[in-house]
Amino acid sequence: MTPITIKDIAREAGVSTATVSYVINKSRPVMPEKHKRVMDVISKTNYQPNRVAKSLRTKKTNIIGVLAEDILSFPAVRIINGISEYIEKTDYNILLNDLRMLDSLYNKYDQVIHQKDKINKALSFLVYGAKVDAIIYVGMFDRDISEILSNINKPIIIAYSTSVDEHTCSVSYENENAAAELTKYVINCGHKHIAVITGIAHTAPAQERLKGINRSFKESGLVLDSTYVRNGDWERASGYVCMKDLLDSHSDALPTAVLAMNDLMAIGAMDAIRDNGLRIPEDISVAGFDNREVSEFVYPKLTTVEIDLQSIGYTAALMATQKLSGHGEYADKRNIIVPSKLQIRDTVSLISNL
Amino acid sequence: MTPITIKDIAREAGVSTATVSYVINKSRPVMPEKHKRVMDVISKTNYQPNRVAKSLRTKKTNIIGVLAEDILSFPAVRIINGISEYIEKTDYNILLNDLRMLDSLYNKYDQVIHQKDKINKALSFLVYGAKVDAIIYVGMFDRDISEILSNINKPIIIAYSTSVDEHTCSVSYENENAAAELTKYVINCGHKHIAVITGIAHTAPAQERLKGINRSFKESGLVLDSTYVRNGDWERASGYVCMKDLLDSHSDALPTAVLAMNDLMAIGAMDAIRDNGLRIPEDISVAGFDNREVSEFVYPKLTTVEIDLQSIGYTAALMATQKLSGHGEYADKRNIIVPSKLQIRDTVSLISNL
DNA sequence: GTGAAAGCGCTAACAT
DNA sequence: ATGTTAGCGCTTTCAC
Repeated sequence: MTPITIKDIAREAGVSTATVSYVINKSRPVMPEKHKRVMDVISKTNYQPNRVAKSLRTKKTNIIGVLAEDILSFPAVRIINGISEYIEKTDYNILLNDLRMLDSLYNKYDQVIHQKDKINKALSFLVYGAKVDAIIYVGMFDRDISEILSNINKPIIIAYSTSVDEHTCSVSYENENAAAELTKYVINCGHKHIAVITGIAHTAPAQERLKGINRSFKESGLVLDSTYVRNGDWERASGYVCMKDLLDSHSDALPTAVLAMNDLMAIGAMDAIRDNGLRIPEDISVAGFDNREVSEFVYPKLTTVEIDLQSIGYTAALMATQKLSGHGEYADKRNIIVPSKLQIRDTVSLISNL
Repeated sequence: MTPITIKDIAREAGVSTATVSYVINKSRPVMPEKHKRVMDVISKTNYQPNRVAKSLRTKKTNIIGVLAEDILSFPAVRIINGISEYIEKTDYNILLNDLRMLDSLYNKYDQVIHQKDKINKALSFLVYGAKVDAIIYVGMFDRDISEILSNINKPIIIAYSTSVDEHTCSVSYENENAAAELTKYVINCGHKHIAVITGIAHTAPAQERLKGINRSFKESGLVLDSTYVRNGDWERASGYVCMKDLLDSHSDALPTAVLAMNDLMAIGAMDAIRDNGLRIPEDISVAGFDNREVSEFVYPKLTTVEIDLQSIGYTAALMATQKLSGHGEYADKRNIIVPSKLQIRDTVSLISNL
């Protein structure tokens, strides 16, 4: 009943505990014969070394702390799944701390200070109490959180958010190029009168996506008419309101396509278009960004940009372990950008260029 | 730089390490004056006791192992969020092991044996290697997994799945009553010709939901006409196929409503109805089960049954800690059923009873 | 009420 | 190549 320890193995195999440790960790050569005896006893008894004791001794827990702003936020699960995908190949484990800040952080960029204490308390516990070897911080917005995380002397990788701070690293995704590619696709489908529904204008992803859109407009010799731009707030309802306003104010010259800066607003826009008796994509085409799960369930299926969340998680975990071991391609890197890619579905129509 | 330990606190406060331990754990009375000195030093230094050392000594890690079949499966995140909701009020932590079996287990109830090794290896590591105090197993299907989990001497709570095995407990949700309630609602809306698209017929949730449907039919003096029943496989595509077949074979006497046993099949059915030029809910009403996130994004919004996943997780965590401490209302319980509830939206029409 | 010290299971320095 | 043993940071018995 009482768990079997290294002493039991040593006794059974007729060697010292040191030798057992050497064979388990391959930390020193051991005579083949003794090696076999030890291995036999281990497999016969299903012995599992006590990680707690090992950690205390080595000052290394082999645990990666995953600190998520909210596991329910759209990027979190797939990022964590990506982390797992890499971690399961290693000897590491994941200690999950879900801050559950979805409600309190909901579009409230200004109240971060209030959350700062909670975040750092969790961070501090993970590092100094639970003694995790490294931290992966999973953000729910694509934003800079330099001033939120206090300095610690262990690798900390920020996934989905970014930081200009020297002591943290980040794995983020591509905004500008992806937005440019999507825009180019819509233009290549023959659209010339394109409206844009932005996210909260001062946020980084809104600005970068806008840059991408502008770039493709320019490259195609088009100009983005500001009367066709509306500022949303990333939520579905704002997509509806913006689209409705666009429809009302341009009833004489409707855009043939609308670029929403995320899927939620795109879906809100689709609701508004449908409520106005117009068809998607025959009358108005729509495109989104994020490739949320729902984008495949709306009708018609939404053309959008896929953010490779799985890969963000995988890379963050890889980076964490490489920083721990000191070698590997990411061991000295600071900020990684994972490419996003176009996801073409049914909401953008091909129109003839006359 | 080197972490501060209990010895440092003892020295600074001019007491023994034992005394420091007594005040931290309130395990023995300590003179107010010494108590204060110790507390002052602790807060001044931000001392965090080393959990690893504590665990080694007490043989209790204060870690709950969460073993998820796949974190990407529909119930998992919200269950884990529920676990977190309770755990954050306690002194416990979550060690997350994502088995990532979505692909390999995808509708393959027969291949569980193949997964059994993988599952038990993870289980064994968590218990004997990582020394977690208890396990919460998060299933991706509502099914009995008695023969999968090997016996261990620590509390193991199965969330979303069930087990008849003596040494495990489970927290599951209500199928039959919820299906009955939904059916009653549809009948009360005036529907008499109701079709049913079932899940895989031999699975427990399909059978229980069918029982509930039958019960409400009976109570309303209706009979479920077997020519209006089609067997799906829980997936969206099968909902489409079943609905199409229903439409084709009953073009003379279309049902006015269709009960799909989950949201995915309901959405597939909606696709088929729309493709047939019929309107939802004016021509045919549709209802689902699960209240997946997408059910609010399809058009019209889907009327369905909400499974309280958050509560399943919360209860599982509560149960785990109570079994550990030995008291509380769940300490001796074995199988908990969390109530499900009707989520009325826009896909079921009210029709006049003439 | 408090302290000295043993010991949890492991690793690694040191000795041989 | 292998064994002896100190010690990681904590709790807890035992003694006072």
